[in-house]
Amino acid sequence: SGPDTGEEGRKSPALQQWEPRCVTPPQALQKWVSWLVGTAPHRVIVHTDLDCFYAQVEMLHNPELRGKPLCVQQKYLVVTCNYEARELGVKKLMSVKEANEKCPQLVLVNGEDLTKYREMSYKVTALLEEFSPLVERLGFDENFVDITEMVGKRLEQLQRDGSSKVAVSGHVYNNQAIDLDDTVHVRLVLGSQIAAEMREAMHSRLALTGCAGVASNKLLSKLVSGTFKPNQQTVLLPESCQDLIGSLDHIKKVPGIGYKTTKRLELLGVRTMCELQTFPPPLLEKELGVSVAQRIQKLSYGEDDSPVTPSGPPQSLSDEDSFKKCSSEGEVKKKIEELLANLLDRLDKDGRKPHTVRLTLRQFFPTNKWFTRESRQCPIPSHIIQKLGTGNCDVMSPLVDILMKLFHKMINVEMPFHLTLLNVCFSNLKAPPTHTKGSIGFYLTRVSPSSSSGQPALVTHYAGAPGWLPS
DNA sequence: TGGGGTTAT
DNA sequence: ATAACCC
Repeated sequence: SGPDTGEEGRKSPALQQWEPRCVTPPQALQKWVSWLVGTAPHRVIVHTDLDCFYAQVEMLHNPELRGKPLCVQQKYLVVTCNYEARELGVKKLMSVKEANEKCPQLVLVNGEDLTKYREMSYKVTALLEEFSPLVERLGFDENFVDITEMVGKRLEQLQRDGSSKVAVSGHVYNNQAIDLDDTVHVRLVLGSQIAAEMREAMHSRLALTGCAGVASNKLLSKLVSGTFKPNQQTVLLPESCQDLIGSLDHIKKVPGIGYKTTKRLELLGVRTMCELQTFPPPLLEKELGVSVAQRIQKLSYGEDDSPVTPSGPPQSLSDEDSFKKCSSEGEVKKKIEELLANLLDRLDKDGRKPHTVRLTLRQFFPTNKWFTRESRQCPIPSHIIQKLGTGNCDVMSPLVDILMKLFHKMINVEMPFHLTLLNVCFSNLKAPPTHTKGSIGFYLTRVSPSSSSGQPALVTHYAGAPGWLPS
């Protein structure tokens, strides 16, 4: 930790010996030493998490709902509810039946169509991308932002101003005292200010509230963001890392340790963080494989060197529906047509072209309590790809034909079958060609927007058009 | 238990 | 193509 602190007297004796003769300015020296020692520069990561996201979007859409206990429902499940509903005992992923028994005055809205949530979700990500391009989405309501660079700039400015006054924004985990002589502390405090600016921007520009966590890696930032809810933020200083990790009462609470791994670890007698930390690595590797074993054991110490990977536009677009029963080819075709129509609409708005289609289904087996899915996929013929998005030609029926072929690869319709879910997914999305000779795009090339007029020439901006299309 | 997503094998 | 993970 020597190079990060910028303090003298904490480096190895070997470094101290040649250091006095070194004429390199301190700033560059720090970087050099940090490179020599092989330590990565201290990262500052923000995790943001919107408060009961679907419920918030619904209340925005219909302000009458504000102040009332509200649940967002998908099929027979409450997938999200606002805090008014939670006070009445409603929990996430509770059955609608149970929720209604708890409080009959509950307002239910159907949230099976994700369009509104998806659109708002990308607005949030886009807003965060204004702070740093390094934004990674996690689901529709969470983002990681690597603000190391921004913090670095503010730190330099702080040092130029000679100002030693910095105030933390929001909570400090464990109420730990801040040491402003410790540059790691100062970086995280600056991170807390940026996190507050992010939340303020979300509130003023999108009318959304949420939590944020600031720490030195993704795992820690995510764990700490939930300590004060709703609509609050928390920063974790390194000295409290073990307390945060120790506060988890079960390994399943660690993001990255899922259902399967938890079950296998339980069979090994591992349930707590401490047990995972001290479990013999060779045995862990034998049970879970080297990759998973090493990763989760590092996680148990709060170590996570995974980068914030910019999500960019989605890798796939899918639409699905679940139901009690679907048992005839005719029904299947009907469902597929519905899913496809929605997807083609989304594809048009996206602007990119999929080169792969996939059909996924779930079969009902009385024995099969564990819902397993099967899928078949295939390339989309290029003549169909070209017709996509032009709007005029009928692209539905050839795609339905393809999907029905995929269906027949999984289901023998001569035999009885019982489906409970269908999913259609477009993937392998590629930007449409813009520079093919003979196309309008070849002649309508955007002029570089660098002219001092600030007026980009020939930019056609469609309202709602995504930013990931080439011009 | 929904309706989405991602990456690794 | 599936299995694991995330929300």
